[in-house]
Amino acid sequence: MPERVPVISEKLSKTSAIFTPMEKQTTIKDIALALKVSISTVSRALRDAPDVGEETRKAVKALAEELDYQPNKLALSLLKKQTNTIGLIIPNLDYVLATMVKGIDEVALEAGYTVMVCQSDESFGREMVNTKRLLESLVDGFIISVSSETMVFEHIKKIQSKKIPLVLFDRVINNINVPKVRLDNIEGGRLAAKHLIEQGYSKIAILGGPENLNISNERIEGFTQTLKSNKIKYDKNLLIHCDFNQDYAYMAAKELLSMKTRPDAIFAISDRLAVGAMLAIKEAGLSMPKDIGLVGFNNEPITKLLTPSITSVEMHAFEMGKATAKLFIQLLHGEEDLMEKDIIIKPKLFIRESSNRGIKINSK
Amino acid sequence: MPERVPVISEKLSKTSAIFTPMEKQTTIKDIALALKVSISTVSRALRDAPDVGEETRKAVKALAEELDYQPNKLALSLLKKQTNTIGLIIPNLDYVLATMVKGIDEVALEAGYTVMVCQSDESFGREMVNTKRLLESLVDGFIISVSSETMVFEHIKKIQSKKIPLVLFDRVINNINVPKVRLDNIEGGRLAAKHLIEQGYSKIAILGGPENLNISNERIEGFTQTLKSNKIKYDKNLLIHCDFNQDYAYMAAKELLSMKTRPDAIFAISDRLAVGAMLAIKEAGLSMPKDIGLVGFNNEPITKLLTPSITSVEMHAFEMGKATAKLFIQLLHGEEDLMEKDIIIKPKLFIRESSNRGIKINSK
DNA sequence: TTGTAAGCGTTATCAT
DNA sequence: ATGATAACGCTTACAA
Repeated sequence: MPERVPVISEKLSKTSAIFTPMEKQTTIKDIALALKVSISTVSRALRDAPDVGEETRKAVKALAEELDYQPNKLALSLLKKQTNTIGLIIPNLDYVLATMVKGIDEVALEAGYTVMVCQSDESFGREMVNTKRLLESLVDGFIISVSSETMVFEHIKKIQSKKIPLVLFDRVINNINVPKVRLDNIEGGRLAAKHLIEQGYSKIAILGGPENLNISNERIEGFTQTLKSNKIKYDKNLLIHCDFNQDYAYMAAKELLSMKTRPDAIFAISDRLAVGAMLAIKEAGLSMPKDIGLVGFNNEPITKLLTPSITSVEMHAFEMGKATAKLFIQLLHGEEDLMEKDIIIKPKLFIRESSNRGIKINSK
Repeated sequence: MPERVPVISEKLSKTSAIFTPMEKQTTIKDIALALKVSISTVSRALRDAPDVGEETRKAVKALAEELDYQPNKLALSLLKKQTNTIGLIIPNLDYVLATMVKGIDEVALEAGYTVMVCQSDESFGREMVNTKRLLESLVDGFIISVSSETMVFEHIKKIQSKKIPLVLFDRVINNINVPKVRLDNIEGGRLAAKHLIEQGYSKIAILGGPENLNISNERIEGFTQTLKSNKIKYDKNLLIHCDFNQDYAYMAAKELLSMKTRPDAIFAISDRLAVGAMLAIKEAGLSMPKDIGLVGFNNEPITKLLTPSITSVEMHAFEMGKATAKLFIQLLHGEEDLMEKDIIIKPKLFIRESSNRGIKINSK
């Protein structure tokens, strides 16, 4: 009885059914024996090899059908050194990543691959462990989005040194010779900044993610670049890094709002952070978009539903997942050299109530 | 270049790295050869068998370390007829299921199992295909939550007939001799009804899920039971079944609200449906909880954030996932007979603005 | 203490 | 057209 589950009631009674590891399946040998032919003949018949007698083939297939024969993939994998399995390592299963996984899954399945999803839970340690396990499981390749803690890449290098196909996506590692699929995060930051500037905001704070996370830093970079090119002063004190956690964002925003001259807008590099900020804004009695503007990132469904609705940058998660899996499959087929392939998906801004003052000031 | 991806730019250049299936790994044979001992000796040394010479053991281990030897799991699995892999089939990766997967993953990993997650996407066909593939992959067992389309259970029976461990969770199948973990959905329905009655609502509509989905029907059953025992008339016209889709729920709610005598409350059997209903309610210019009450199910984070916040029934998804995986592991270890085990988790009502009139009428 | 050999389920290479 | 045999990487009696 699991302890932490609130209230659990159980019904129990008796029957008999203890499991032995993998009940004996029908094998090609069984068929051979029954039909008094050799194992290799059965193998050939089953695979429709050209050099099998017509009758033999029929007999074999009939019996195989009858005995519900299924080829043992393990044996095949051992022989072929190929498991038709993809190791997928992701930091969590939040909306965005779940959507990406959906895309990856769809393409992979179609191509005949099964995906083993492992969550690193934003922990570098678990990412290492997952890599190790999947490596041992002899997956045919890896698709990885690194955790926010990941700063050293021995596990990635290990995969590479073993010449195992690898694609990084979303949270990629720069300066490393691996095919990647990612968002143009800098552009995403730019879009957000441009919009806020056009709406007349000028003292803009940023809620960033963990300090060493490149997707966060790129969004911030694009954002501040645009501030500069529009001659808007960027105050470093208005940048707060926090974990991807609504509560942290709430506290960070609270801090921002309590400054002597508070910011008149907040750019959060994820919607989850934006939601935290929104709670703080409401609590402070400020109204959006009048007193303060708010822009998030990811365009999660919730942004449309909140009051006010939140302006956000769409990252096309599902398509990104599909593109990633497609690239991976290409890589596996190895027709061309894709090691430096770098697929960059363009973000799109969805303007909503939280920042839309209905005006338009020029911007670059 | 994936077509549907909005805008994609690519950089490409040349290096050399075509993949051959699984680069040759170090095997015990290599070690044996190098050390001029037999394969079995190496095997023994590596596994710390008692009957190996101390020096031999050291030498073997040293070389294994040096060559970065890793035992081939495929070979082991073939031999042991056990893959240490769990096949997990779920209808989707929405918030609730993603949370459950997290719980399952955590427990499974700890127990040394890797999870293969397959999404049926609410399609019976895909559920069958997934089952077939996982069966072929020789997973050690299955954890399944059936799709909303699933009405015939041949695939389940096939798993059972092969004596492969199986646990059903959340969306289980009744009247089938399989260990299960599920919510007390009837109680969930009761809690919702009781609350609405206490708040003075009396003409209550229900937004149900797909018609043959038991979790939906149980919630409805608990709900209507409670209406009856409180002498509140239950009008069958006020029950609408719809797919788990916000838009359908929106339209269904719109229909309900346009009736000659409209309902004064809506019970939605999922939060997603509740959100759809909320949009329709707002559009109709009605205010919650005064004009109309609304209760959802799942207690997703969004229910707290919306305006008004939505009353919802918590189902302890994470704990449910953990309980499921624990039961599965127990089943695998097979110490007791668990075939009729039925773990039932108790739901909890979280009362929020959408239905809280701050009054309390007696109810049973 | 160490080696030999069979076996897990399959395919592929030779013969026949 | 079919059969024998080796091989994939490993464990495990059984011999030595």
